[in-house]
Amino acid sequence: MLPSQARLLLTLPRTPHKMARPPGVSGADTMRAIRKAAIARIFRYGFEAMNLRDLAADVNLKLGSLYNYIPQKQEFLSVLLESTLHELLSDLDAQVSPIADPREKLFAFVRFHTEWHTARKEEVFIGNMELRSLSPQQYVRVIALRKRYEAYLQSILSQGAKAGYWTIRDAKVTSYAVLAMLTGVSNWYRPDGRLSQAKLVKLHERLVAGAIGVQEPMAAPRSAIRHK
Amino acid sequence: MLPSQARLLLTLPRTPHKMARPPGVSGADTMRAIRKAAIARIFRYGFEAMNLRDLAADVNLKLGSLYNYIPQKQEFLSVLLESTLHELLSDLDAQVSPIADPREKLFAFVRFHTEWHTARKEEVFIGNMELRSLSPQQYVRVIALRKRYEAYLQSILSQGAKAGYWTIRDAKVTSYAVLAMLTGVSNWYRPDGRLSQAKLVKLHERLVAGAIGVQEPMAAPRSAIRHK
Amino acid sequence: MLPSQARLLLTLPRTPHKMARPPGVSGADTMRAIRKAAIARIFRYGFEAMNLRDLAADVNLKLGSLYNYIPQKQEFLSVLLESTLHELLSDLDAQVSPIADPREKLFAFVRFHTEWHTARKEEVFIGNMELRSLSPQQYVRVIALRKRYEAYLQSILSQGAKAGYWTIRDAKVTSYAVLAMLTGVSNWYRPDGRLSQAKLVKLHERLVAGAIGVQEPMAAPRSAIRHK
Amino acid sequence: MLPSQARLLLTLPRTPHKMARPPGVSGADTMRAIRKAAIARIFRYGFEAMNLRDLAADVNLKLGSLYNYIPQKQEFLSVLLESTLHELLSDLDAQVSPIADPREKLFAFVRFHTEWHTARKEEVFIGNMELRSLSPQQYVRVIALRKRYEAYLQSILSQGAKAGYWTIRDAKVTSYAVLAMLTGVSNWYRPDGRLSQAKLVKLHERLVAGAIGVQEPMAAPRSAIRHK
DNA sequence: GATGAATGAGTGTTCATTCAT
DNA sequence: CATGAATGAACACTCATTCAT
Repeated sequence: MLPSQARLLLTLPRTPHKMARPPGVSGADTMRAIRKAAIARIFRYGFEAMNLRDLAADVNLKLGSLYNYIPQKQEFLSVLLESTLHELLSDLDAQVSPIADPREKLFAFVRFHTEWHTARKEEVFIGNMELRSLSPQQYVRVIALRKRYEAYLQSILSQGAKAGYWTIRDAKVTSYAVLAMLTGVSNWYRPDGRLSQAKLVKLHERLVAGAIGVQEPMAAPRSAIRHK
Repeated sequence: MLPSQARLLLTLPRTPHKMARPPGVSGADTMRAIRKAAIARIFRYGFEAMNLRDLAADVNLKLGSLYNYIPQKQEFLSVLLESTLHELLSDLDAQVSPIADPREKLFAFVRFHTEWHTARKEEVFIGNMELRSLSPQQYVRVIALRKRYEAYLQSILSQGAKAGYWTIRDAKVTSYAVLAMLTGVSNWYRPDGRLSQAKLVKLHERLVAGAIGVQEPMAAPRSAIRHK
Repeated sequence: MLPSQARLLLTLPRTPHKMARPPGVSGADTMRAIRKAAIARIFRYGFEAMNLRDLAADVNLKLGSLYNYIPQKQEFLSVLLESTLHELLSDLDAQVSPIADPREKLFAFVRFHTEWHTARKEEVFIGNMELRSLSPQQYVRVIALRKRYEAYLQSILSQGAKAGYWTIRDAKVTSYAVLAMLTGVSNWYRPDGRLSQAKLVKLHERLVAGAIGVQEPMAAPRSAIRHK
Repeated sequence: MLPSQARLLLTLPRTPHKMARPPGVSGADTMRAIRKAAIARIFRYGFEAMNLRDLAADVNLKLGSLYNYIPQKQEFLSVLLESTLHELLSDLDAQVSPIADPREKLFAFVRFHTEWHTARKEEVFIGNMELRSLSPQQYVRVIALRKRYEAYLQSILSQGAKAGYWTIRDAKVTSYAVLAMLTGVSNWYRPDGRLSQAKLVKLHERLVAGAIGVQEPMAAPRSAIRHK
């Protein structure tokens, strides 16, 4: 790649540099823009391949100015992943926890997961891919959050099994399999694709139900949720 | 000729350096070692984070010597992925194609995939993670090979559906879901873990069978295959 | 999200390093210094032999800082040559174009060329030597500029011939011969040498006049010009 | 540039390497081929840009084998230049020395120089360009030879001047100018070009004669010589 | 002689990070 | 807050050279 900043001033502009402040944007807006741009870049090229000069350019800043918003590239990634996970967990809690019936709860989980993983496709993709770019301490923090999420499904599965709604040979393997299956949609889902979110949810409910042998189908009208 | 130029040459001739020579090694062995070391490194740190000096050190070479085996880091990745996929496809053909019965074939595929993705865990993991490190041309080549693999499963699924062994709502989504589920094992499988390959295969056969609603179970004695 | 991966991150986050900051310098000054240092180095050692680390040191920079001024070593050369040629052409236009009489014009050209090629000896030397270090596209751009310069002399020669001031057998060969002869001085001229610029000009005027057989000598008071 | 040796043996050929000796070529032939190929490469890309792997490939050798013929790249250049200059000087001696009359001698020199510099265009071009790639010791050796050649012309010029055939203001400058003019043809001459060697010689005789004001023309039938 | 394999020393280029202005 | 200018550390890649086979 060519150096993105490449300037050649053999003809020497002698501009005295007074700096401009943004016209009507607040710092918080800029921060949001940076976050968004970063997610897009990391999603497409990976964290290591995202260089800060380009990221700054995305939000009409020069490289140096980025550091008014982020402390370290490395730390920035961690914050990104952790905040995403916190949001995921709190959304999960809000939408699935109220439900008591194991079968209802399982399907609510499927719906929730599928919707989140299509609506926030880029962030979850990053969350899966960029773990190895974390420092050891960051890694353990992030993994802990992920475990909480996985544990949530595992608890649903065990409760339903205990209640006799389905049978499970191996809770761990089953939960991993279900999660892998559901998460897979973020690899190929396109918002403008052939299938609606609702359709996707339906299809995956059926697949999950089949996989673990849910006793009888249930129908409950649920509205697709737009996340963010 | 032109009049001689009086200015004196300030550049000294490069001092020749001491060189070493190969004791008694074969290039092919070294190549194999490089490949193996590269897979391990890419698996652990990612392709971008694998630096060639370390890779060379892994096989007791100095950096420059690597280039007797690798044309470009970038090209090396592509060759790695493509050769893995070619091997995967030819193994698939050898082991699954002979089987005619759709149900048998489906289960053979599950077994094949699971075994390959545990035995060659690192390579398949790389194959899924490092797509974005490919150049556009390399990407299309690799994706084409992957599609052939996916198409194989899709064809099994449709044939079985046509033959009435199971029902499928959406062939594409179903195949993706099944592949994602099965591929997921490469994310957490440990050779020294709690579960044997055979056990894993059994569990996933059941999950897949359930997911697509295979009419009746079948039992066929199959031996787990050690790949490479 | 996918099940968490147990493997531990071995990559440590890059330790941030101590950095320095500019005291009170202007970028334009630095650019000029780089240009000057580069010309000196290329003149003495050749473009390929000029390494950027040393160039940076010449202007009290570290290697990386050079890239705030130069996009690519290769591109830098091209810009250097082209800007020199543009300057040459515009100076030529300013100093020779106003003159109408072919003989006067020819001598003005000789004077101009000789003075420029002694005053800017290094740059023109580079301009002749480093053509082969240019990329094909750069090469055609530079050659086009050189052709304009050559064409200028050719037009003087033909006009004078048409007006009967001298006779020319072959316009192309004659112009090349004259240019080669005049340009030759940049190969051996030393500012502190035995001969003054003025003397040199006189000598070459006579040689050129003789070579093409100018009908009668002319005397016009001309002041030697210091270029840059 | 891509590494020219780039091999990728992921599929591992296990060829035991018996080496081939050339079918019917002698070592001397190979040496000549190397010299020729080197001249062509240096002429086109410059000495520094000529890499030995490519040079070896030009003569169907592998890199290592080159060292059976050349001791050092650096030394090779020096030998190339010196042997060319020795040949030039001995040819000069053979063809021009026998002539006594200053005017005849001058024209013989012009003819000789022009023919040599068109027939051996590449070598003389290299001889002018690559001086700076020589080590200091090599440089002084080569310059000494060049000086002998320059001195030869200077002596012709002074003798003719003393004998009253022409007048010279400054022997040094005049000789440089004449040499530069004549040598210039090697910059643009193409063997398949518009002008024959003979025509070129004629044109340059006239230019030189004019430049130094030779009293009267002379005509002597001379055959163009094919060098090498 | 020819070849394969290895090496040391560059060499251009990228990039996160810092800080005076 | 924004910018320009600087830096250190790394990194992929090249190349002349050596030497056992």
